[in-house]
Parts: sequence; C-alpha cells; structure tokens
Amino acid sequence: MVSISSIQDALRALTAQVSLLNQEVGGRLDLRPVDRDCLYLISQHGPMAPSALARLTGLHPATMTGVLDRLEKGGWIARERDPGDRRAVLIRPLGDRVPEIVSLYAGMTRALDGILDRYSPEERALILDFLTQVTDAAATAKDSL
Amino acid sequence: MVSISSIQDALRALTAQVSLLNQEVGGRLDLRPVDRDCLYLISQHGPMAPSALARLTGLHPATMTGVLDRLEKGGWIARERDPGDRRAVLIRPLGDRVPEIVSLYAGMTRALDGILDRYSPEERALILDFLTQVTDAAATAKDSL
DNA sequence: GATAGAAGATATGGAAACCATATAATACGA
DNA sequence: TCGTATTATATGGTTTCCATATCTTCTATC
Repeated sequence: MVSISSIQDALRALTAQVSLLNQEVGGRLDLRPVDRDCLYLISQHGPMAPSALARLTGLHPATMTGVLDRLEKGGWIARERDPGDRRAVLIRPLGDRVPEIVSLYAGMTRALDGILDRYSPEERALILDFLTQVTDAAATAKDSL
Repeated sequence: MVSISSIQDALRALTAQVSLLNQEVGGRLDLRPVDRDCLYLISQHGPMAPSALARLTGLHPATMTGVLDRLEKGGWIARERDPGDRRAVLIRPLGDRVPEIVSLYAGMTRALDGILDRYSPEERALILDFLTQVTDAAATAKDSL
C-alpha cells in the first residue's frame, strides 16, 4: 500500500533534487538561482514587465532591476520600451544562449526520455494529469498564504 | 497522445511553481532560499558535517558557516562536536519550529491529499515509482556534470 | 612515538547583492 | 489642467557571499 505521505515525501525529494540540479546548471552559466528562476518565468510567459515579474516572484522592484541588469548583461534578455506605456519596459527573452542550457540539461532530458519510454500512453496521461494538478495546487497554496 | 516533451514541460512547471511556494514559505520564516534548502537536507539526512553539506550543495565552506550561523540563531539547528573527530561539527536539526513549517504547508498538504484521494492504490504506486525514478535521474544528471 | 602534511571549521576583508527610499518620467482621473 | 498613481531606476546602508588565512585536530610515514 502506497501511503499518501510517502508520495508527499517523494515530491519533496524530487523538488529538492531538481533544485540542486538547477543550481549546478545555473552555476555553469553564471546564473544565480533567482536569476535562473526569473529567466524561466520570462521564457515561459513571454515578454512581460519588471513589475509583474517582481510581484510574481515576491522580489523587491529594486532587486528586480539588478536581476534584469545581470540577465541583460549576460545576453539572456533584452529590455524594450512598451509601445503602449512609455513608463513601462518589456522584458523579452533572447534565444541566443538557449543551446547552452539545453546542452547542460541533456543528461537529465535523456534520462527522462528513458523513463517515459517504458510507460504506456494511458500511464503517461495519468502522470501528466497528476503533475498538472499538483502544479495548480502549489500555485493556489502560494496565493492563499 | 501525451508526448514526452509535454511531461518534461509539466515537470519544469511543477518544480518552478513549488520553488515559488517554497520561497514564499521561507520568507514567512525569515529563511533565505539557500538556508531553507540546507535545512531540508539536514532534516532528511540527519546529523551531518558542514563540509559534507557544502559539498552537497556546492556552497563555499565559508558561506556554509554563515548559513549555519543564521539557522542556529533562528533555532532551527544545533551545532554539536563530533565525538569521533574533534575538528568536526555535527549539525543536528531541532524539532522546535517544525510546527511552523507544517502550518505554512498545510494548504499544499491538504490539496495534495485531495488529489491523491482520487487515485487507486495501483495508480498511486505508479506515481510514486515515477517520482522516485525522476529524483534518481536528477541526482545522476547533476553528478555527471 | 614524533613530525609533516591534510582536513575541518571559522575569522577576516573585499566584492556583490538585496532592499528601503528617493527620483524622474509618464499615465490617468477629477 | 492639475494632482495623484504608476513604472522603472539611482542611491546608500545593510547583509550575504566568497577567497584567503588561521587555528585545531587527525593521519600517514618515518
């Protein structure tokens, strides 16, 4: 019998381990953890304003300026003027250095391919659904704090 | 059809979202991300030496001293002399403030309970197995960088 | 045993990051 | 049009991070 708490423990262990992997990858690219997190969010969400990113991550706006300075200097993003609001800035992710990231995650990607190969389509659907639900739950739990 | 890459994306989204939740929880407890990560590792692994923790996390030993200073000051851990090696220190996790953590994660725990309730024992076993495999893969991927 | 070198943790000082506040530019409502 | 709100960033002080040095203790070799 698989207890609920054992799955909770497994989830914690997974996120902790992935966090360590991310930290190692980030280190190779001169990306601090907070920079890497912001970069991921930008690349997923598309162009967005610094203030929105600061709200999302809970960082101070002044801190966000520093984060974006580093990301811009590293060639990860570009700052653009928002055509609709001349006060605002749009942060656009640049694709130039994406291959470096892909390369560093190649081992993990390959391992994951191997794991998923052994599951049936139904099982994969189950896994995807579970992951999605947990992600939503985490977002809700954070917002209701 | 559930593609492999969609599950990879879901995993990235999950870890990113959990990272945000952790960051929020840590903030409420005056724990910086690096302190929180170290505290988790200590609490899972049991008493361990600062040098071992520094190696595991990739932090500089001098940085680890600062992390442990903060964790000790906050009442999260205690430094003890290693009886077998008088140079060494053993970091012991203290349980005093664990209820605070549990309380902040209560929403997430409850949501996860609700999600898992809807799965059969076989499905739970599948999920647990998948999570365990991915965790191992992440550890291996990190070590082979 | 005695001794040289290694290993462990921490002190010290300089560099970097974080954050509160102030500032400048722009938007928007009365 | 004027006053206030919003957006991003500059500035200065505090905290954190890291390289090096230092002190203690262990261990291998003589």
